[in-house]
Amino acid sequence: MIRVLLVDDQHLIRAGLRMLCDAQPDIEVVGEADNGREAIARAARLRPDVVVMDLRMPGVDGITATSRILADRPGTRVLVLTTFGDDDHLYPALTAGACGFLLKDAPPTDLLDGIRRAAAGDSPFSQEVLRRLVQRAVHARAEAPPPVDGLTTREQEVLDLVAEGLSNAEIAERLHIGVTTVKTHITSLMSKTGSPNRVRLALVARGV
Amino acid sequence: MIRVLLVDDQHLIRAGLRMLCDAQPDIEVVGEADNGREAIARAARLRPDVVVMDLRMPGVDGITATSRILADRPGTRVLVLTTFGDDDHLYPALTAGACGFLLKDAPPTDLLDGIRRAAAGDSPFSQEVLRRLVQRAVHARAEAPPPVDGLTTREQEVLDLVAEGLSNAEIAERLHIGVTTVKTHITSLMSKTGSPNRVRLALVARGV
DNA sequence: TTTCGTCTCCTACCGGGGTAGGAGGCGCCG
DNA sequence: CGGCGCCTCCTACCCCGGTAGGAGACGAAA
Repeated sequence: MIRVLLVDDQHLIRAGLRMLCDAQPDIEVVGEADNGREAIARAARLRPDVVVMDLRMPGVDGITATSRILADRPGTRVLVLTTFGDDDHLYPALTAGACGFLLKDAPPTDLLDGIRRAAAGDSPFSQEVLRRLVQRAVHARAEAPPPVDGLTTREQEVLDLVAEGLSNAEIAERLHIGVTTVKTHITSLMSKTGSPNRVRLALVARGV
Repeated sequence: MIRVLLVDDQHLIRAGLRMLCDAQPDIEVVGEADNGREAIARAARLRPDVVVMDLRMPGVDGITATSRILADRPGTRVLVLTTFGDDDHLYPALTAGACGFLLKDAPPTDLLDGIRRAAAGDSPFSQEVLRRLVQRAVHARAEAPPPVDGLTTREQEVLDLVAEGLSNAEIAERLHIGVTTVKTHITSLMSKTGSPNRVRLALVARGV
């Protein structure tokens, strides 16, 4: 039996959730809370397996409630259920330790499935949210080292150091060549990359 | 009925998968392939709903097979099933367009569930993989815009433009102020941020 | 009111960045 | 062999970037 605590400031939503859960043989709603402070207190007392947590609430919000609950009992599965899936809600919730993130416009079966998966140690996400999450992760990965081809090896070396913010003199010393040589390389780098100045050159080297 | 194409170079694994799927009333294995080239050909001919794709394969690998298949029929759901869940497998697969990523050590029910969710438009991930994905996304978020405090609003504006790679003259024009004023701000910016030159200043503005 | 911080701009100077053009040495390839 | 591309370095020049120091105007706070 999965023991669930429902946290939402709208009692209509709580009622709907409770009805939904009560109809399931394997899910039991052990308590409700309509704000963050109450949620923290009830979670401590009732020790639920899963907390279904709204974010926007009067007083203590869902994010801080989540961190408090997890600080108290780290094993608790906090599943965020909210109307707003934007980044400003999603990432703080995840940083706070929420294991999943569902949107309220999801079908009831998804929610029940989410509770079961959360209880089983999985991380349920709404498709839309998950897509953004993947996108950002891939994007973060993607713009790691974009090597800018068409350059000679020496030019690439100089470019890397420019991207580090080194001066021509520093680059020359680092590569054991003359400052004028560095200038030569940089002039050709700017022409090849179409950069009007050194900062832009550094930026294209970093794939910006 | 979900029509599935199994792609894996080990026929033992294919056999196991086929047996597993054939026991399901809603899943039908319509074909198999033991390398990327075959996978592309069979996907084009059989038009499966879901492709269960291994990555490490002789000849054409799973990544390129995935992009080819999706280039041909974008609606296809490619679900990666592999032993290796490291970043070098995960991110190329996602960039190639895989909708999900499961590890072979997952229980059979997870795989079947994954195929069903993939077919339904969802994105199934193994818990372990998903955890890393979330971590990276959150991390990417965390070090996104570090606004460098202690600066006046005007300085911040100038800094932003420096970070874009603009020259002093361009910045002056953009902010409708004199070039000397821009210089003044930049001198104070360098002193405040401890940057020895303009490029480093741009880099700290970008949180590097 | 005085004081402080910020924004604005100035002059003057200097050094580094960037351009133009040329040149020598090296290794590779036809 | 001759040619080509790359790396190296040079001179000479200009201008932008950056420093130093000062100054006037304004608004908020003491």
